[in-house]
Amino acid sequence: MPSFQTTPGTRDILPPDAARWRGFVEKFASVVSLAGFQHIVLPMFEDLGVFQRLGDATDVVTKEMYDFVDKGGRHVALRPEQTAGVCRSYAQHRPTAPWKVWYGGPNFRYERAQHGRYRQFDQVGVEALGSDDPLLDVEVIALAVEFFQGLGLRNVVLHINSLGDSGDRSRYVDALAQYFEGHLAELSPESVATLQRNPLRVLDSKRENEQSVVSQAPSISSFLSDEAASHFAQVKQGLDALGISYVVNERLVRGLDYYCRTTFEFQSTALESAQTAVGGGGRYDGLVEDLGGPATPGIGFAIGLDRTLLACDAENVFAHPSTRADVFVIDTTGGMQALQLCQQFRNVGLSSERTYGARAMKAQMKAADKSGASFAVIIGTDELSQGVATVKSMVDGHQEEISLESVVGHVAAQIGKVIS
RNA sequence: GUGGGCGUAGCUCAGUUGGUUAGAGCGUCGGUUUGUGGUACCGAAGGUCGGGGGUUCGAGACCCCUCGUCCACCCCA
Repeated sequence: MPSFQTTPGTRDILPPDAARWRGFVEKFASVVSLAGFQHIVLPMFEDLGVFQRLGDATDVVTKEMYDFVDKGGRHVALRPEQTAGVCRSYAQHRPTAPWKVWYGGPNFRYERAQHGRYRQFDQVGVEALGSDDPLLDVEVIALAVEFFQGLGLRNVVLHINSLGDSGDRSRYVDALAQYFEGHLAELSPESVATLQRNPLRVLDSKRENEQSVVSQAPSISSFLSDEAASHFAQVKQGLDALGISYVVNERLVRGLDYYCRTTFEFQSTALESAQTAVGGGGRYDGLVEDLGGPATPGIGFAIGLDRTLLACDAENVFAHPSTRADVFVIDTTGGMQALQLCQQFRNVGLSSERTYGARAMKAQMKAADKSGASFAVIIGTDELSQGVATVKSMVDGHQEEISLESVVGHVAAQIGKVIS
């Protein structure tokens, strides 16, 4: 007898959590819509090559890709994130710039699951293509800040950095490699291996015993070109002008190779676990061109649903939405009355529930109580023979008989009073 | 991928140095006479003790393998 459960790193989002997820995405949509970002829906899998542009030195590409060959012999992969897909879409359809879009949905990375880290994980995010204005960077960052605040989060810290242009970046990587080569003895074997692949990533190490060698590494700031430095300065001025607080973190190197100039990350200080980054993003001025499109600057961010909701739990904000029913119909005459009355209540916009099967009056009352309904409408044999229904307030217990024809209107009026 | 912790009812967990028909709380369902909820009381259903092999007269407890899960590294959201 086979029994199944979800595959590692995946899980069911059950009620009432799923409703909270939906509320999360709706809130995000409303925040970014005010800034002119429009919804885009992308394929969940694409040609593997699209994602390889994320950088062949990144773990996301080298070991976490969910890739496979389809029946037509195409080598495709489940998307590990959505920025590459947006850029591919831009290159394919050539919309007029600036193109400002938002998205939500699942991404896939093959890695060991952990608190706040899953193989299938949801993100919401925005991308703005077609402008390298530093004030666009500011606006994009401000949207994320706005959203976190809107959820009620207070303990989210914004870290920003600039990785400069590609020339700055490669000169910095060389200097970094040279520095670490001179301190190999102080590095862990893992970091030595990382150094071979991507010297920037060594800065990410969380190992206690190499923190000092990492903290004394050269900083990116002294390698920035005049243009990149000026861009970064304007971003900071813009953030200051909006009153957005931030920490300049010169060790902030993000995991995807396409980033240049502005990069940022949001860290929750309310989370105890190792996964404290609730969102992050940056500028990727070369990505659209890499994907075969015209040279197009771009910037965006993604926010992780799971982690952000964990942060909400930790801060006790953004509670689950209410699932209270308006009316509960109790029918001890067989259920046909409940069937019809529930329908009538729903037709006037009231949520109505009932029990199924021939349950005792008491059992139905208990169910009514559990549903949180403000009113119970009771039809027993007495009511049925007189053509009335008993309307009972579940709040104060008061009840009265109302004719069957006017019971829906009566209850609707009563609930209207309660709401106003 | 590496290392460690943990897998007993739907959920949270007890199960003494291996020893009769595996327990509790919560939840679910039913009842406490005549048709009425939150409390209380009574009762019921529900478990191949993750799976497989082994040791033993006897294994939920011990050993091995395996799967799952959690945590850390790694990486990132």
